[in-house]
Amino acid sequence: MPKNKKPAGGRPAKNFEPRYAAQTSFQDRKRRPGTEGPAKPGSKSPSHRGYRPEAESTGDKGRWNASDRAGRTEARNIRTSARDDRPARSFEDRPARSFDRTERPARSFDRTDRPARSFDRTDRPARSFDRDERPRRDAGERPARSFDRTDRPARSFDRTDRPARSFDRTDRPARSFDRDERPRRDAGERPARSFDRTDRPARSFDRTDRPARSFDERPARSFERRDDRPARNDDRPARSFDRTDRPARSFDRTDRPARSFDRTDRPARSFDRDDRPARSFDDRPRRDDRPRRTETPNRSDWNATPKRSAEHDQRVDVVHERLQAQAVDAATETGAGFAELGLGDNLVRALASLGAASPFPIQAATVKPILDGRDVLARGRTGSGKTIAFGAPLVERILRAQAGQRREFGRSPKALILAPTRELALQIDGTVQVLARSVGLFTTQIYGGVPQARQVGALKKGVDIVIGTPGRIEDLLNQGKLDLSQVQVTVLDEGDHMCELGFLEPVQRILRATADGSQKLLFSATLDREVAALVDEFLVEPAVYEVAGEDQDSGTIEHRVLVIDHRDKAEILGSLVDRAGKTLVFARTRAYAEMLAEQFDDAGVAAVALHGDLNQQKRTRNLEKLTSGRVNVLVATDVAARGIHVDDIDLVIQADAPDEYKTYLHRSGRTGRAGRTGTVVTLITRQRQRRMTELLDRAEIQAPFEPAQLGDDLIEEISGRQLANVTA
DNA sequence: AAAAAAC
Repeated sequence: MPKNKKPAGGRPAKNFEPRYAAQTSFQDRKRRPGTEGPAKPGSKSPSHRGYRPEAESTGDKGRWNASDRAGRTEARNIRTSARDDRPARSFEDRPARSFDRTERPARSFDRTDRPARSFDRTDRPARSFDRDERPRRDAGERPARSFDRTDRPARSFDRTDRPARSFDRTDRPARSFDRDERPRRDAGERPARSFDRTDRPARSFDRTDRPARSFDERPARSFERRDDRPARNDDRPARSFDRTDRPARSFDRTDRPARSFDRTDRPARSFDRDDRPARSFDDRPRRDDRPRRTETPNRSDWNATPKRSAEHDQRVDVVHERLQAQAVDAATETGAGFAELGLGDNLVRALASLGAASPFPIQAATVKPILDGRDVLARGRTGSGKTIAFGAPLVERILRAQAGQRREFGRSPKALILAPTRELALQIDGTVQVLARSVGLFTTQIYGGVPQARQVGALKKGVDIVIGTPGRIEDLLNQGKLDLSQVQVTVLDEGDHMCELGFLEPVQRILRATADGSQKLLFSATLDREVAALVDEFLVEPAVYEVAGEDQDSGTIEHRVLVIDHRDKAEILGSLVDRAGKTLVFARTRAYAEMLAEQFDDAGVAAVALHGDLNQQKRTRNLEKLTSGRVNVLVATDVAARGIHVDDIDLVIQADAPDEYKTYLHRSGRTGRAGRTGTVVTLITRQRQRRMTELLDRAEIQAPFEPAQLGDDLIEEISGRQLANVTA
């Protein structure tokens, strides 16, 4: 039903816009310079069920959709070979065009086809497969699907009924549907997996010989770990070296199992607390023995944020597991300009063109050690300028390393920047590319969701800096199309996130493909001991930085918590987003994000969604809509929680409270960037107050809890609507 | 438990 409404309602306006938004600025910057050439005849609409015209277009669709169907595979092969030919002409033009073709026609069809759009949403979870089946069920089954969304159980029944889907199952290991069906095949594996999570470190060992271990040795593993390691160390020169040098770390390892249990199991922490103080003291004295760290007292080492009581200090250590950091005094460091820090003239000019005339504190802190070739861990609060803090010295360093050398055709990349989401990778490239170009270096983006051809083409021509997400990078690595052996500097942006469950192992494999002993940099607003998994293996004597007095709570963000009745939630949200400024709404699930966007849209507040169920084109486009101000409301999952920078977001609404304090910090950090002000509102029910209090406590955020009901002035005040009305 | 990340 809602779908019927949408087509008639707010949708139209939305759909028209994409035409003009055809390409995103980020993508354009990179490879499209000469290629704006729009659709050619024979365009297709890959992402919309109704239209799947010519055979040509079918090929492209296959690209975007499932690579699983036999027919598709054929088409893809044809297309692939075609692509292989293209590079000879121009890498840039071809892929871009085919991409455009795919997109644009689709849009125009969209408009004609309102229902189509909403179907997309409905179909998303099962995307690739749905498309294949669309012709058949489109007409009849749509409504059913919309119910499915709301009603997951219904879906699972569908699947059971459809033989085709059971094949799908095989194809989509990651699909949410799998869960329903896992019991059958995973019965044996499942329990094992959950153990895996608990014993994360064990996984890395599994890698070497997964099949055997993952099934048999789970419980024992955590104990074996320590026994295993020495053996492994023998295999890895770098590692064993590290360990010998770092007593503190080997202690960490011993502690690790406990740590990972903590994550899974909070209560366990209270037990650890008894241990931890001891640990941290063990660690710190040792670390202080190192030259760099003797300079700073223990306490400020750990945490530059002022913590008064020793008891509080201890708690902070435990809860945050913060890394030992060298506090950088902003006052003393900011005296120097970028040039004084060692960056070349061109680079300094490029920085100025980006609006970075003089270094922010975190930048002042990290440029020198990075230029010196040190491994660096850096924590700077959200919006503090971390991208430039690693981007500028990275470019300078690569430049110096290549001084006097020709840039050969087909050269392998010398630097790698990894990000957890495609949008963030794009954004980082937006900054780093400007810096790189200013000194004649080239960057390329390597991320999923788009055809490989253009990326591979760029690599063939030769690039200096690769920026991307782990999945596609590893993919191209395995295909032999990406050579990381010459990589001298690797950056993990959102480094702590890159150490989490789904990321750690791919990231480790990628890092192992970089040059032995090459420089590694980890940046995040919430860098904690979780990164030990990577630090232990890949970093040598890392310098650890954070900026004194620059903790998250010292920022320019006002935090508020509204305690509401669950039944009022939708309306309160609708009221909050009905405002003048840019608003970012976070939802816990893709489906809810989608639903809220539709709700707002239907209510007359133009809104778009951003989540992993959208194709990359729409993701990029929807984010760009907020950036450009074409819409003021973006409803996103945590895909947008980290790193994404949009100017002027002055209100962040958490429709669902986050589960983790880190998530809270990152989400709220989408506002109040670079010294601007912003408000973060979190909606919770009464039952959630306690959990929320604990979370805010961990985040070290002060936020009043305010009961709110429909129509309260409070809501008007937060949305700023009164002000907006006056202005209007 | 969800989300993200390859095809």
